Amino acid sequence: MILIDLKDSRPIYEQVVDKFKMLILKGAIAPDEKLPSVRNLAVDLSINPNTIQRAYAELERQGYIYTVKGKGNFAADRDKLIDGYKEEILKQLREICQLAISVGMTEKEIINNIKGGGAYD
Amino acid sequence: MILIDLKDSRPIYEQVVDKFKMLILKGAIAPDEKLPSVRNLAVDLSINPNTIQRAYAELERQGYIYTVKGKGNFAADRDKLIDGYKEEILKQLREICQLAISVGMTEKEIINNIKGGGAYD
Amino acid sequence: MILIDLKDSRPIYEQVVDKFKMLILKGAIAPDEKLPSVRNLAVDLSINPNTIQRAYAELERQGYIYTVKGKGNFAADRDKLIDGYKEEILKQLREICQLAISVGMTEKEIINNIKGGGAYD
Amino acid sequence: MILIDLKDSRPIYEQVVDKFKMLILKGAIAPDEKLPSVRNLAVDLSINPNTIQRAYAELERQGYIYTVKGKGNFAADRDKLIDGYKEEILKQLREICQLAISVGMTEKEIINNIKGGGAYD
DNA sequence: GTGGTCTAGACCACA
DNA sequence: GTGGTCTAGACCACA
Repeated sequence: MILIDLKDSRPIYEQVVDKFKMLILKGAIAPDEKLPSVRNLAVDLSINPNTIQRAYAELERQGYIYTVKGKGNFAADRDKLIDGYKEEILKQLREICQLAISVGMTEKEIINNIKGGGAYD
Repeated sequence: MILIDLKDSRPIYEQVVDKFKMLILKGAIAPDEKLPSVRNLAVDLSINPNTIQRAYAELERQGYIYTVKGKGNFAADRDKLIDGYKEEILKQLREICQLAISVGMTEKEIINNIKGGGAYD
Repeated sequence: MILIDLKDSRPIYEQVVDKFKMLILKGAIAPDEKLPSVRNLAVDLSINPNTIQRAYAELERQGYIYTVKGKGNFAADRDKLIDGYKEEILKQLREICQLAISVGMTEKEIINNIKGGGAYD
Repeated sequence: MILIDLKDSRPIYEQVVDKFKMLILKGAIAPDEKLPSVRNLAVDLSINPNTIQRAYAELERQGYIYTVKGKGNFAADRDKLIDGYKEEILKQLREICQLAISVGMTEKEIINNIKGGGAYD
């Protein structure tokens, strides 16, 4: 379900966070579905349980999961997450477009690149 | 010319690097124009000279400036930099569009957002 | 494992970089094998940790090692490194041969020297 | 006669030294021919006279030129220089070959590369 | 324990 | 004056 790349420069906990975000956003983990327990996942990935703990805490802080003490961690409501996520993506998109404009690219160039540039692989 | 945000989580040297990249790409620092000396900038920003030194070394490694020992640091040729930079921007643009698609946004939505979204401020 | 020559005009961090490059290329440090920690090596060589840190950062930038935060530094894949390295060696070889030709040495002289000159110690 | 590349990372005096070495070795400056005066060359290259002075001192130290006080600097005997230079080149050649061998290249590979690899452009 | 960043301050090479 | 290297020592993030 999840693979960690030790050669990735990002810290391990961050990789775990991002993987779960994607799984939840894409619906691979359904709303209210239980995530693996901290201990089990730690064993599966050969990772320190503290690291998983930290990743789950971060996911909860960002609203992607909720914790029920004594029961485990569960995926949050996908629809609400996606709304927030779309906003985030659009913000980043606008920032990059501003950069593109500032080095002299035209609106047309940018849009053509989006359309033809393998953006839908 | 440059402002450092101590509350920013990114390291100081990285902020300095990014600020100068922008100034050079936008032409605010002309090709072959001298950058502030390591010591002067360190005083101006109330930052340790070592940190500025590191930022300048990184800028040189990435080709944004060149160093003449005993003389100072100078902005590289803008046109060459921009070519490489455009490629980088387009790559990031494609990545973000893939993300957008993966959460169910349509090509039309994305393009409309670029057009109307204040991308041309 | 590593010896630093303080009389060498090259900076210490560069000597450390070159030594580790050789150890990794020759297989003396196996792929994914852990390098000494920054602090341990600093103590062993009686060198400031910052200097080791810089050497390791450079090795990572050049692809010879990868860093896992909180765990340590590990040797990269030897085979991939050697491919790039061979190219580098051949380039240097050609440069030197050009020099040799330019002061009047013949192809035969050069090759004889390679063969007999202790190149295979 | 001589061009300085400010974007070259080597110090200016070293570039001057190398340029004159080549000119003398190739015979472009004949034995006992006078080199430009420190002041003239400094003006021609828009360089600090101290830097030229240092380059000439280094050339004298290495035996490429000799100084006659009140008269100027003159190229040394080419034949003697070339002998020493050949030795130097051969030494470097052997070192590189050892490197090549140590990463698994064969004698044949090396020689083929010298022959065919554009070494005589 | 391990690496990453930063300050303070020194000394050297180069122009 | 200018950049480059290094030491000493601190504090933080990560595992």
